[in-house]
Amino acid sequence: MKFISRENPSPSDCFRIIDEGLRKRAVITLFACCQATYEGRARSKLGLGERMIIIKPDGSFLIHQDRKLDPVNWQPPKSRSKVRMENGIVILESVRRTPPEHLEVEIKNVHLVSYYLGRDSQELEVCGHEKDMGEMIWKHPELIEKGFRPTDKEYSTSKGFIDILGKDENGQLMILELKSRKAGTNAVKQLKRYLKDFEDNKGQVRGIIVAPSITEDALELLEEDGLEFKSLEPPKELKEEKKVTLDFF
Amino acid sequence: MKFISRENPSPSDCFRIIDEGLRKRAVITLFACCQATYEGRARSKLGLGERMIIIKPDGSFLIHQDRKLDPVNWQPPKSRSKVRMENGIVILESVRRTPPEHLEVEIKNVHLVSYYLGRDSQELEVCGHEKDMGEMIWKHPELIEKGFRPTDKEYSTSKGFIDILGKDENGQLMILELKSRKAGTNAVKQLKRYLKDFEDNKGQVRGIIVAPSITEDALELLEEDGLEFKSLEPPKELKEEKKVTLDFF
DNA sequence: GAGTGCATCTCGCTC
DNA sequence: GAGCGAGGTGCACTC
Repeated sequence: MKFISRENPSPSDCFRIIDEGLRKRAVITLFACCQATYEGRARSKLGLGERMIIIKPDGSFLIHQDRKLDPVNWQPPKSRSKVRMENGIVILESVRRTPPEHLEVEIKNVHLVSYYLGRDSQELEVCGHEKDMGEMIWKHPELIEKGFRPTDKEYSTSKGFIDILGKDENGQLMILELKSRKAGTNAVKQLKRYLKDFEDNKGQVRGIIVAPSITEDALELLEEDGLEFKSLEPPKELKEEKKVTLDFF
Repeated sequence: MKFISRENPSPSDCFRIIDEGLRKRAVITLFACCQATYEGRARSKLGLGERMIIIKPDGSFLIHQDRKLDPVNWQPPKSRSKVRMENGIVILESVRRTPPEHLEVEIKNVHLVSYYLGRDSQELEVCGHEKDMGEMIWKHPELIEKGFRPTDKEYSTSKGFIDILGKDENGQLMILELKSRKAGTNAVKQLKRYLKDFEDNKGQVRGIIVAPSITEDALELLEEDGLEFKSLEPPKELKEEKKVTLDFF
């Protein structure tokens, strides 16, 4: 049996199913009217409302409202979930040790309780990160400009790590700050801080923001100091082009 | 009827229920074996596996695996969700306009499909943020030190906003950088940047990190420049102490 | 276990 | 709608 579901269960049935789901390390979900209190890194209270509760076998605990991507309350993986009955009411509890965090959910009414034993070993294959950009530039320096020769990745300075360090065709030092999406003023400020570390070579170092685009404010800030912007999209090619077609079925 | 659920539905039943749920603006959930492709800000592929799919009435779309807090694939609120049948297979699609993003989910097998019409108007009450800290210090400046008088909140400089500006009992300028949790080197770097704007008063300005704690690295960086750290917990008192007790039921 | 930095960050706010 | 910064950020990675 891959899953169990029960409509409008009694509190004791609900308790039993959740308890069973926890023991079997299933993904448990409830549609329920509930309220929640959280205490830990912050403190919060959530009044009564209709929500969806999810408990995963890794200890993740999520309460989702009917809007937003983020759960309204949650506990991270490795939290310990418990269920108990108190005065005929089902209470869910999730505890984390470090940092100490505690979430308690009182369930007024359950519409649907279910658990699901589906396991999923697949990992997401994703591309288009800053890291992918760095690798692409390292392999194809000419994407920055003809004659560019990168010398260091993650070059350490007192102000942090420079994404890519290199030299142009005239041997002039180049500092590249990569962003996988539109660069803002922060990226420029970061670049300027790195340049501070090379002040002795004043005027001899080129600072370049490499990103798909840049905000107007950031461009202004950049040109103020004679720095440069190079438009470059992060690579969006998955390493293994897994066939995802209808043939599969 | 607050919800519908169907175990092991046929593809066409599944399609019908999802379609109905979308029209009724319900929260739709599926336990299903599926695969997904995403393209937009990045690109990703997720092979076949057992997962939980959630579509909210605000357009949020989530695919959850049996682990982690974050969905493995998702679309943000205001995305447009569609369902269709193709060669007897149910396909879910979610599209966002700006930025252009597209998520497509092919559903191989559905164990449970359901939708839920529960509405939830409750907002989360939460405290313990940096903002709460700022308000607390503004009201009780003596928490920083005897004689401290704050003069500005969110004071604008060329490097950003200073959380709190004020003077000590000797009339010396004080720049406070607040963090609601352990301060790291970034907080110190930020503080140092603000201080740059006051360099003409060199030695006459005190820079202080205010946080519950600080990393060792950050403390070192701080003391290097004769700056200070003040340990202060963010306030954790909810504005209205809403009664959340079992009496409610 | 703590510290650091990226993210399809999300989300709320301001302009 | 774009830009900016905080977050119970989460998460992977390093040390």
